[in-house]
Amino acid sequence: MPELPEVETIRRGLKDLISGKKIVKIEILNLKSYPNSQTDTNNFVIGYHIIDVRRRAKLLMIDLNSGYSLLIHLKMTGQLVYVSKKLRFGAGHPNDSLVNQLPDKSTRVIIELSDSNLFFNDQRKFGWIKLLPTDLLTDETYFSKHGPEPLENLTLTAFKNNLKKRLKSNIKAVLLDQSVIAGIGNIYADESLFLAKIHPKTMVGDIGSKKLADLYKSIQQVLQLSISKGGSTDKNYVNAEGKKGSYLEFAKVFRRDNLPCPVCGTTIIKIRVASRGTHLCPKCQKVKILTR
DNA sequence: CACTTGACCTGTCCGC
DNA sequence: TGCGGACAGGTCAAGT
Repeated sequence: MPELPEVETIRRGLKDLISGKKIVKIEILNLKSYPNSQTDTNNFVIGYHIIDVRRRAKLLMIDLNSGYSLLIHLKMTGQLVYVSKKLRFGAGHPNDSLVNQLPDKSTRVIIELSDSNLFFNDQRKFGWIKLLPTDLLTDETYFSKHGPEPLENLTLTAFKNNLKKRLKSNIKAVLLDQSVIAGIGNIYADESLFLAKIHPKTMVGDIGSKKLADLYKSIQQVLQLSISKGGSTDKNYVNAEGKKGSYLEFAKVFRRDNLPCPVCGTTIIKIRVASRGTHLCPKCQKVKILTR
């Protein structure tokens, strides 16, 4: 899926594109993608205006002036693509990309606005759009099981304290755990661990205080760089305008197995950690040998 | 309790 | 060209 930088990129684009607009219709092409009643949709969505687009962790919130919000999780392959009703381009035109071909076979929900459509595409059907009261979407309620935002309210002390709860787990599994820190997924876990020179299988309890500080910094650096590049496109990710992100061109290890490490030239390997494909440089990221 | 595995889906790629 | 199996950016529930 889209991880934090991809969801944040979509949020920024969408906020500009759809704020103030009215939802005129919701077309549901796959029931599981939109698990809400027709009554609630009629009462709290249709005819209402979009007043904000927010993000928490990997979730997007489209707030309406009805007191309700559309809460969206893109999971692995979800996309939210804005297409104006007026602007369509002919074949061969530079903008004759994805946006011209929608809806397609992966389109699950169409949110129709007065002058445009928002296509919720999701090849694997894991993603969803839930209709919930806006005041339920707070850290005290809906997000109580999510950890802090790594780029906002996460101090180094809090970071260390959160990791202390998982001393016996390997660090990669812990970075992927949304209740520890919100928003990191497989790409940025691998990239952060490479930058901090920590082997993904290292037990949290074996990582020293200085290394933890390195990791804290690396996470923020990697996420910020990716946001500035518009996120990572592996296969499916596109931003609100249907365009791909370029971060993967800057990735140091992710999807670079069998290529040389940009720091030492050693061949990058791919292994399995926390049952996820995991990329690392075996020289830069040594496993700590435990002496007993 | 802490941690790992399987399930949810579709599509693609690789080996035979 | 076809078929089987592994794998894909996430997260739950169920299992050990």
